[in-house]
Amino acid sequence: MSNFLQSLNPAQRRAVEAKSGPVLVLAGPGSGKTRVLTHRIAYLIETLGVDPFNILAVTFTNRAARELKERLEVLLGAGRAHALAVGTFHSLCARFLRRDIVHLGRGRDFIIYDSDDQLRLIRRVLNEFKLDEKRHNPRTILARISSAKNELVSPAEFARLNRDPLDELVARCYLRYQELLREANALDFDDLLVEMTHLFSQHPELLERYQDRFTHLLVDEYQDTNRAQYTLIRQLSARQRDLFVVGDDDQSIYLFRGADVRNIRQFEQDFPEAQVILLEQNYRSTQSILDTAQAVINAGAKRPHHKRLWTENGTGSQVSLHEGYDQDEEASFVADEITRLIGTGEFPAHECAVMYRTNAQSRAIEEAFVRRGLPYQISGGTRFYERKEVKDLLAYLRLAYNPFDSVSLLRVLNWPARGIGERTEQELQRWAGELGMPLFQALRELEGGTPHAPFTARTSSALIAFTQLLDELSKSGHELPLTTLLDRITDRVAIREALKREYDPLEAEDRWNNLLELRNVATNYLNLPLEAQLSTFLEEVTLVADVDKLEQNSDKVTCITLHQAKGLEYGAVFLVGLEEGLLPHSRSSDDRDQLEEERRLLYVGMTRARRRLYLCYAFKRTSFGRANLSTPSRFLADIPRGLVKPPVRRPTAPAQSSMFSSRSVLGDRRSSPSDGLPRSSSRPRAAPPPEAISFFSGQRVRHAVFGEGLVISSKLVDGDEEVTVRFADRERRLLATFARLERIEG
DNA sequence: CTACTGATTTTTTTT
DNA sequence: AAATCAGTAG
Repeated sequence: MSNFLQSLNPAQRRAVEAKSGPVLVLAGPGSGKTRVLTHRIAYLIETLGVDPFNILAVTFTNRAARELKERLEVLLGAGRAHALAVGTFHSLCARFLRRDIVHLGRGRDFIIYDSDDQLRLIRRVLNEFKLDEKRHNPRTILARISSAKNELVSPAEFARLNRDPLDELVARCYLRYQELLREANALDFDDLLVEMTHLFSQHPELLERYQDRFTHLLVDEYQDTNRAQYTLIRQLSARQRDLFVVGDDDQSIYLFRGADVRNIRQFEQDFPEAQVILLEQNYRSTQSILDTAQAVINAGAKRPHHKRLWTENGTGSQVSLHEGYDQDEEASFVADEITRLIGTGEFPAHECAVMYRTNAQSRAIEEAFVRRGLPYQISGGTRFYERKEVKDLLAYLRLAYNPFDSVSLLRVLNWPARGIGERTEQELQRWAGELGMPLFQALRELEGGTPHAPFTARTSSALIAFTQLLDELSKSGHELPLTTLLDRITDRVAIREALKREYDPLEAEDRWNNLLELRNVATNYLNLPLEAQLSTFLEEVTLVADVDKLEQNSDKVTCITLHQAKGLEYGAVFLVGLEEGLLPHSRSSDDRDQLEEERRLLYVGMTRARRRLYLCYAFKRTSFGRANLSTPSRFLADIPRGLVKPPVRRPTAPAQSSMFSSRSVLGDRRSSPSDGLPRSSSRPRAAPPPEAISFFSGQRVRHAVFGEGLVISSKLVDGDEEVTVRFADRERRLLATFARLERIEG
């Protein structure tokens, strides 16, 4: 038996050496799940003699894929696992489709649309249908379409299943949206999965080929798979059934993206012969951290697989709770404390992380770090590849690859300005729609001198010049090295000059530097064969996530959203903004399942910490330029008193002494069940000061005219309380003194 | 067609 | 507080 198994504990070892067949590893946080996964692969190769070429491993991020490969190299020796297929569902599907999508009657040179492209396309659809964006939020429609796709519901099925007026509209948009995607030879994120399942179901012989090749299938973060991914797993493992999945239903935090916890909870029903292995020993955190995290997760809804985590790491320091006066003071505390931790040598900067619910929260943190000269790295926010100038240049690049990409075409039709205004743009779209042609093809008609084009001579010549530019680019697209192509575009389109024209010198320089950075990234692709450079570059640019780019040992503090933090670990973790409305987020507080997910999100955050955990909230928070008083997160109330070091009272914050009086760390403020919605009666803010809010998110209220509604948020505006309430039709903002809202109990 | 200005809106979370 | 939008003047 190979010696690399020596280091595993019995449960891990049982998982790694499990006999071929469906295996479900339920792994608590820090239980060595990644280790089990890598060792399992190593075991397959080394001990069972499986050819790496026959193994498919699906990870949740590209970063995890990279790390998996690196660990395998360490275990097996460099190059041994080279033929292994590792990646996210999306990148693997992109790779497979690049080769086999022709079986679906589509070209290999498809473009992948990101969320920004998707939004532009759906706007075009709404525009085509003469629908007002104000009345029909494009994002909402897109979200409906996306979840339909994640459940593998086609436009036709969607129309059949959903008959109410709103859904009828969505159905129409969905159908047209798909038509336009196809016309542009583009796939959106969801399509990568959907088309792959189509490929398999429509071409059994092809599926067989994949089944023959991938005799061993491993899936990480199984709790976050959606219907489409589940279907792919079922399809691929249908014959061999050597399926090895690893996950933790307590860490399921991607419901909003279509993740379906049932996939993990029903694994044993799906595969009756499945072996289930629980990993409950935690190697990451101290007992204090583990107890605190478990107090939060166990206060939630019952789960079928209840794990009891334990550790031999010792008690460690108590978890700290900190109340800041506002977000700036909260950030200052974090920055000071991290400075102290680095100063005492307890942790280097890269062992410290700040985690928050929304990207917007990073700003205050960032400012505090900048003021102190603390080095940091932020993942998320405005991403590099989403910056306007970067996307503009990428649009040209995409057009060089595939000129039918209409979203990119419209994006640069008049950038830099070339005298093609909005009017012309509309007319071009209308005309192309009438001809039933992609925009580029319509432009070619025009270039060819069709007599029926609806443009004046002047507009025509501007359009024809643009068409010639595209022709030129798409010709060079397939025959030039990537950087040469980029330079050619930049010169030909005079991008630098355009930037100088549009922005003041400093900003123009900034944006130009971003483009140089993009060119710099492109140089990494020059060693690929010429025909693969452009496609690989475009694909990776769209599929690479921010979290993939975090540096590991950079000696910088990491600032990251709770979602992205999944799978990572740090010596010291600061969770900030643990307040009602933020965690749980106000958009999640009216739905039981979503509320549970918020709880798990906190659990995920807490269990990232190895030795020190800080839970922070602010007394007052400014959002949208307005200050509101905040309430500590209801989840904090689930932590028994004694587990956590109570906050040091801040002189600036008004006394709320009643809050820390009994069983929970926040005192016994609530009588409602811990996983239920807070009830108005259970929030005795004993003697509300004249300036205090009396409505809280989650409350049900009645209004004389609008009827029943749900409080989304409440804040003080010029001494009056402004309550945002979601009524049956829409959200409304009401002034409490004026609207006379009536609270409804239960 | 572009460029300016005041008004309005924006924040979940992500491959 | 910042970004985007709508309307208008040039």
